[in-house]
Amino acid sequence: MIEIYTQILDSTCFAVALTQQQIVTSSFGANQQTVINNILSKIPCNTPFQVFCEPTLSARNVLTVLKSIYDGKEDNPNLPLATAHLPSYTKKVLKTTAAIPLGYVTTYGAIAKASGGGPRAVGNIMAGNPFAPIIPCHRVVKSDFTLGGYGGGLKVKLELLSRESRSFETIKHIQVNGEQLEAFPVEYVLRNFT
DNA sequence: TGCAAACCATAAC
DNA sequence: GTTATGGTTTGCA
Repeated sequence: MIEIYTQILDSTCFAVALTQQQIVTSSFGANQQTVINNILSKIPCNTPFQVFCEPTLSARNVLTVLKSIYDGKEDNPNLPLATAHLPSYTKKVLKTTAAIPLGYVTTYGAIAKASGGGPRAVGNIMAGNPFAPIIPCHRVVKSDFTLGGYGGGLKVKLELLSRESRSFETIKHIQVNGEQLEAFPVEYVLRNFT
């Protein structure tokens, strides 16, 4: 049984779908109905679920972490994610994306290089990211450092990145899957908007 | 700048 | 199997 919980914090709705052990999918947004629809569209079909009005204590803990990521305060929360049912390439791309540190962004192409495959395939997987904002797909932008797309809207993507600004100045190389992933200071993106 | 062609895993038929 | 579909990239005028 999958249990779905939502909570509104500072007028943004956060939601998770949980089994006893793992997070099946998560989402957030201004409109509660949209967020719930999003959650429902991503739970594996033929799986029974139930929507709860009041989050349990452990659900509230997860929702609080989502909020803190949304606020640009927390990174790499190490929550148990249910990825077993996802295609293996999808898992690889999500794992690579999760390696982007707070304060940095990378590009669809760079992720493609580090996980194999092509940039468009990466974009497709970002678009279907079941674990927003835990898997930081908002930190993935186009090769010219314009935003690209975002499920929650480009305005939200920009706001998230703004809050994650840590004024780093140098490019960082991250090891993931035995490959190198280039990460660029989030300022590379933000300076296009000033 | 702007456009066209190459690109590549998924999901849907 | 086959096709359609992008949150892309690159090259070239």
